[in-house]
Amino acid sequence: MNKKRDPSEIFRGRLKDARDLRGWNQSDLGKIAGMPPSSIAHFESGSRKPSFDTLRRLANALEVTTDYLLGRVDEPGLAEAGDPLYRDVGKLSGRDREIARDFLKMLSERQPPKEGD
Amino acid sequence: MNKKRDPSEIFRGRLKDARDLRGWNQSDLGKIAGMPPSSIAHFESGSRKPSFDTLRRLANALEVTTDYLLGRVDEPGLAEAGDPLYRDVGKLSGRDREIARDFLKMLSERQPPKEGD
DNA sequence: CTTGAAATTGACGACTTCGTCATATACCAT
DNA sequence: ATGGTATATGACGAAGTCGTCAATTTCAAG
Repeated sequence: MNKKRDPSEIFRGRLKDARDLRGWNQSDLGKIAGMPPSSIAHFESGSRKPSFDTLRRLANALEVTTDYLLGRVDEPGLAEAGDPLYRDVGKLSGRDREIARDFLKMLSERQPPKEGD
Repeated sequence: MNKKRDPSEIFRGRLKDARDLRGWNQSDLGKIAGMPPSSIAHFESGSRKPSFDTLRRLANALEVTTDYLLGRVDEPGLAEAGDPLYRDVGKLSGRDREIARDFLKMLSERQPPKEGD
């Protein structure tokens, strides 16, 4: 059934998933998170676990919660980052919120665009 | 007013706050989190920062998010994480993110609909 | 002042992560 | 085969955390 029980295993998987989702390679993430690409490789291969500061930088770069990376919650969702995406979500109220929710749901459930697009 | 920008400083403060809020001493928290009380002391005094596993155990014991302990959010609990709106935003890939960004910007800057709708 | 609990601080060896660097593998093009 | 890119892996010293333990300080109660 569900294979990943170990938090370390969860972490490496979710780190790679979040990175792939953004279309970044290990160098891209490394640049944004401020660490060498070899560090990313070590994390995703499971040979290392991030320290206090490194975990924070990874979560910031990927705009996910540390709780998600650590496997404490199953949803990557992050609120109140510097991203205007989250900032604008906070401004919505009432009916616009429903419109936004349906739109985002449609987007997230849609078939991911292929290379050719 | 509130001027703790260093994540290390935020962490030690929030760790102690969360512990005091529950009426626990360092030994109490240590037992529940599975570590010696001296470790708690080192954390709250700022002489050490928790590792990957230790951070998880602290958050579990105190029932707060790691994002709160790390100072990435200001709410101790899982506040906005449950909102499907934020949830779906986290699933978006690079290109869809831009689409969503523009859409939300348009929504938030639009003339707000009247109450009666 | 004295007692005792709570917290701080420092040192020790063991273990881990850190960045840097080199090498190796995998895969997809040409 | 040849190249190019992405990823994996291992070694190195420096730096940090780990649990254990001891010594010290703080502070409220008696």
